[in-house]
Parts: sequence; C-alpha cells; structure tokens
Amino acid sequence: MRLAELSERSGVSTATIKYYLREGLLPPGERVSATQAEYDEEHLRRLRLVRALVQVGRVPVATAREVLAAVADESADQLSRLGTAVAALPPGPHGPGEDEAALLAERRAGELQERLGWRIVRSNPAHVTLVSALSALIRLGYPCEMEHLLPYGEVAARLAGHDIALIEEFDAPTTQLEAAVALTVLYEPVLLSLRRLAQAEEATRRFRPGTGGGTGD
Amino acid sequence: MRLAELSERSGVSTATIKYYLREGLLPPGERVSATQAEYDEEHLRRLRLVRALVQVGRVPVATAREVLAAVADESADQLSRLGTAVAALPPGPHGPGEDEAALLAERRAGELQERLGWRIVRSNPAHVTLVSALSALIRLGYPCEMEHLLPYGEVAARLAGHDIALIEEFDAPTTQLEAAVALTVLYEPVLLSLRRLAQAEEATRRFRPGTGGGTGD
DNA sequence: ACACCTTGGATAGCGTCACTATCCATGATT
DNA sequence: AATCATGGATAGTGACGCTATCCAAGGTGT
Repeated sequence: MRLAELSERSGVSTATIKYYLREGLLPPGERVSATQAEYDEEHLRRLRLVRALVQVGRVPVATAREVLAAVADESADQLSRLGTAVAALPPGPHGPGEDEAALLAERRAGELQERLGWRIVRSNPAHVTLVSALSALIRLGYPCEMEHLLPYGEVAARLAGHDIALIEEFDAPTTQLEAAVALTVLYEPVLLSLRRLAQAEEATRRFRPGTGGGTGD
Repeated sequence: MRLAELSERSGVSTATIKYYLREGLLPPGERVSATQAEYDEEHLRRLRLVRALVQVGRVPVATAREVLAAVADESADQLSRLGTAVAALPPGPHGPGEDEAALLAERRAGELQERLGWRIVRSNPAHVTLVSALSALIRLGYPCEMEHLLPYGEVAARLAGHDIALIEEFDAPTTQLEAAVALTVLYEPVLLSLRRLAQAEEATRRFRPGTGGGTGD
C-alpha cells in the first residue's frame, strides 16, 4: 500500500506518518521507484503501536524511538532487550537531588524493595522516579511510612506477576517484547483510572452512604 | 516574608512564583504597601504543593488551578469538592471516539465496574480515560478480557480503600481535601514505578533465574 | 535628604514538543 | 501530452511552562 492508504487505514495523517518516518519511529517503506514506496501490514501494525504509545501512553516521540529500537535489536538477548526497552520509558523531570528529603526517600525506597525481596538497582529509571516521587511527598509533609508504602508494593508485585504471565503467552520473541512494551505502557492509564474510579466509589460510600453521586461536571 | 524569601525557602525562582501568582495557582500576598506584599507559611505550603503537582504529578498548570480552586471552594460540601477536585485532574487526549474498538472498550469498562460493584459514571474523566486506554489496547489486538482486567480492578479497589483511610486521618476539611489531591496525584508515580520495578524483578526471575541483572540504561 | 536598591506588576520572549502546511521534482495515470 | 499523486525537505504553528526585561513606586542606609 501507499502512504495515503496507510494513512486512511490507521487514521493518522500522511503528514504525521512522514514525521514518524523522519524520526525513525517507522521503518521506511520498500522503495518501488525513485518517488514511490510501498508499505505493508507490518508498517500498519507498527504505526498503531507508535500511536498508542505516544497518545495514550504519553511516551515522548524520542523515547518511543529508543524503545522500539531496543525491541528490534537482534544482537542482544531477550532479557537485555526487555530491560533496555522498558527502562527507556518515562524519564520524568526529577527535582534537585541532594537535600534531606531526597536522602530519606532513597532510604525508604530501599527499605521497601528490600522488604519485598526485590533487587535494588539504583540506575533503574523506575527507581529514580520512585525516589523523586517519595521526595515530593516528604517535602509536603506526608510521611511515606512503610505501612503506607507496603500495600502499593505488594499490589505492584501482584500486577507484575500477572503482566509477565500475560506476556509469556506470546511466543515470537519480538512479538513478546512489543507486547511487553505495549502492556507496560498502556495498562498504566488503565491502572490509574481504575484507582481514581475506585477512590470515587469509596469516597461516595464513606461520605454519603446510599446516595448516588457524580464526580462534578 | 517577601517574594525573595518565599523563593529562597521553596527553591522556586521569583519569576516562576510571579507566574504562579498570575495564573492564580497561588493567592496574592497581603499588600503591605502599594509596591510590596507579604507572604506567609501558608503561601509556602501551597507553593510546595503546586510544585509537586506540576513537576512530579505532571498536572498541567491550568488544571492545577481548577483543582485547587475546587479544594478551596467554601460553598460546596466536602464530597462535591473532592469530586470536582479529583475529577478535574488528568484529561488525557482521547482518540477518535465512535469506532468499533471504542464501543467494545466502553462495554468492557462497564462490565468490569459492574463486576466490582462500582457505580458507573460515564461523565467521570477517569471513566473516559479508562475507555480510551482500553480502546487503544483493543486496536492493537490485545483482547482486554475480564480475566486480565479484574486483577487491576481489585488492586485498584484495595489501594483506594487504603488511600481514603489515609485521607481520613487528616481532620481539617481543607487539609483533608488537599491531602486527597496530593496523595491521589503523587502516589501515581509511586505506583507506576513500583510496578515497573516489580516487572523487572519478575522478568529477571523468570528469564534468568539466579543471576543478578540491571535494566541496562 | 538624597542616592541607591528592592519590590511587585506587566509584557514579551524562549525552548521544547508534536505536529502540520507548503514546496517541489519526479514519475505514475489517463 | 496533460494532469495528478507521491514522497522528501523545510519551515511554520500552537500549546505549554517558564524566564528575561522594563518600569515606577516605595523602602533603606548614610
């Protein structure tokens, strides 16, 4: 198929597809003449993935490129590729690093992971994000004690077990890696919105038992 | 204290504080003369909250204004304020709305919430976000079956119960609302990064048992 | 008292990001 | 042969979160 058709079938404008091609998020089409290229179902699949990552998962375009490159990198083993791919995911601007709150947060994060029996990898971006979020909470005066954090950790462990099992159902290695990226990223909004919905439900029950009520607008 | 001191103690530049004042994220200082204003500890607290919401929670500035306005709105009851505040939180760009995937997603979201015994409020932004995330998954060919979604829902319910209990520990109503906002938003990165860490842990265990391994940044 | 400095308010600019609109030459189509 | 579509390059757009520069009024030190 041509660019125009790829655009129609994906619902993404040709201009945007060209942009993704330029940015290396999409492999170039197969050149069929000096001025035309042919795209296939694989391009369509990839385009949909990119779209979902960028729009739903809010992954920056540059990051998506790295993640997808890691997924496709034939030279590395499965686990490294997975690690590189998922590790590249959300940088998240981190505040200033060396104050008291940050140190306490670092310790808390360590204790929590130790308690859960996880390896602590300080270079893991997720670890960095965790520490910076805990720092923010501490600076605001919320304590972040073990008893508050543990439920989150346990729940995360449960979900991760579930996620990995789901990923293992795919057999082709690249498919599996893509699934890992897609499920990691796309289940984030699912999880967050479910938490918000559950909060609304719980709040309604506690504060106004028996009455139906919306959320506002 | 003056602007300069507020800036020093919060680590936020005076230019940025002025910007927040302009945007209504921070109440104006008490005018002590035609050209000077006095700020107090409350301003400092509020500034830190804004900072955490915007930088760590990635809440858009305009949204933060609405949320904080709802928190402070004396005319409404506690629950409406909470609802309005939390509902305003993350809009999230939603893809095109009326295709097959969206309809299926809407049904799935409904089934899930029904199954969990939650009220379904279609106007809730979290519901909209949920549907749009599920649509994306469906479009990518991931099924989103009940068995996959239920664990997420159950986990969300568990966390929400925990969250609300935590919030109830605060007694002043405004403090409580602020805590609700702060904890809702700031525990999101905590939850997400814990999930990523748990995934890394689980993946390492399954794919390379017994070996330590980083994430390869 | 008088020069000097700071303050808060207003306005305009900057850098990033994800697109998007415009051109253009080539080559396909009728 | 005339027309049109295609893909590639380049520049522009709009939103966002600041940031830099002015300015006049007012406080401060000697």
